[in-house]
Amino acid sequence: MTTRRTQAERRDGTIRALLDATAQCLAERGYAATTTTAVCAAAGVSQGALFRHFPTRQALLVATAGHVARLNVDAFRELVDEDVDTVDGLVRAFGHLRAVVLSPANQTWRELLVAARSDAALREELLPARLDLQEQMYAVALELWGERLPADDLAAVLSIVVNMLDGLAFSALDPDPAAPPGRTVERALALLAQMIVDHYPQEHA
Amino acid sequence: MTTRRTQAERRDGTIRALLDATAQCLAERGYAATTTTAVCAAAGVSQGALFRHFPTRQALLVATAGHVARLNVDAFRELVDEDVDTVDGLVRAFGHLRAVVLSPANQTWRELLVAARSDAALREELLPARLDLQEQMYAVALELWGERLPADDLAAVLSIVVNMLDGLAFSALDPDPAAPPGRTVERALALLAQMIVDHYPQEHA
DNA sequence: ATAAAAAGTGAGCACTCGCTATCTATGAAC
DNA sequence: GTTCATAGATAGCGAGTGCTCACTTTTTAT
Repeated sequence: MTTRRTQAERRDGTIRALLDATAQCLAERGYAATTTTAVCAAAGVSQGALFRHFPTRQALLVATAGHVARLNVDAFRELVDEDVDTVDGLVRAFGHLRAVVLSPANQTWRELLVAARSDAALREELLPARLDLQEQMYAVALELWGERLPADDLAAVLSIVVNMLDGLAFSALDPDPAAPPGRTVERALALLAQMIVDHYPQEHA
Repeated sequence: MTTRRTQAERRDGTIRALLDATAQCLAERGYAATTTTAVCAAAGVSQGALFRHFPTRQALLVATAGHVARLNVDAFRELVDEDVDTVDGLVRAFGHLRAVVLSPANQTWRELLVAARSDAALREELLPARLDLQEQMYAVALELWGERLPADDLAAVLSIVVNMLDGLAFSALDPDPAAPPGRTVERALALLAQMIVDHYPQEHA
């Protein structure tokens, strides 16, 4: 059968299984339908096991938030090596960014943010992870555009692009995250790229 | 006491009270906490009264969606008479737009959209209202920018601005909708206005 | 080998939800 | 005024929730 595992390994294994299952449930079924029963079923674990490691459902959700936030930061890092001097390069970068924003991990993250909007306790416990994520994303943006835009404009551009993609994720008519961009969205991203490149400060060598 | 009312008036009165109460509950407490009990309490009406007019909770929510969609369109219409030729005018227009997007009615609308993401039945019933709203917003945008931008760019700009503001509404750290914009957001909107005006096709008289 | 500790199980509790069945109040028709 | 259909109020049901607890299984220490 299965190999013999140390207690710590067993423990970490089920915890990870629970976190992954929670993230999956959040992305697929939404916050309200992410019941402890559903999570345990998805993780292949009993209810008792869940409540041994997480004192409450909310604790499980907060831990999951930290988990997926880390995944999201990692995904963002992969974007850095894209050429952003040309319009085409910027459009490609936006495409990747869009894929990241629509990924299941980010979908999970958004579900938690929405839930936090009407749950003060959850909101408070989620705050550190949110600030952390924001900071890390700015760092990535600095690597991407740092030499092209003044620091002030950098934060502004980041805000525009990320918030727009987030907004799209919410209001997309098609619930499938892997759906193609759609004509209007494609045009919007292209236009944004064009305008940003046009706005680059002129460098006279 | 209250004046004597006809049956139809009584009926319409409680229906309107229920719709308003539902919208308020959605905006303040979120989708899951918008229970029939809570709605009835807020409307000052009994459960029996609710289920006389709406066969199911979902029917009540769908009806509320139509209700607030109408309110939102009306709010958007008020924007039209703003000067969008100058950067300052555009920034003011964005400010108004932001106020509309963060209004309780729009918050209600967003809450329903999010819920629809993980509820196929609700999603389907909400679709007509969504398409309607989208269409009406494009019409308003046509009045605002119709003479300034080609039709293709118009839809793109609309998508950028609205989706960005929607994204902001979700990810704002402060749950208070009436909170001031915040430094980065203000810069982002200003930058966007600047870039759009720069992008206007040159008119040589 | 055996005792102790840690991890995992699943039936069950207290509670809330959407919804229904039953009853009362009220305006309309005559 | 009496009758009757409709609007609204009250009480309750069954399903499903987060969480607990007495218990079994697996790992570690002696």
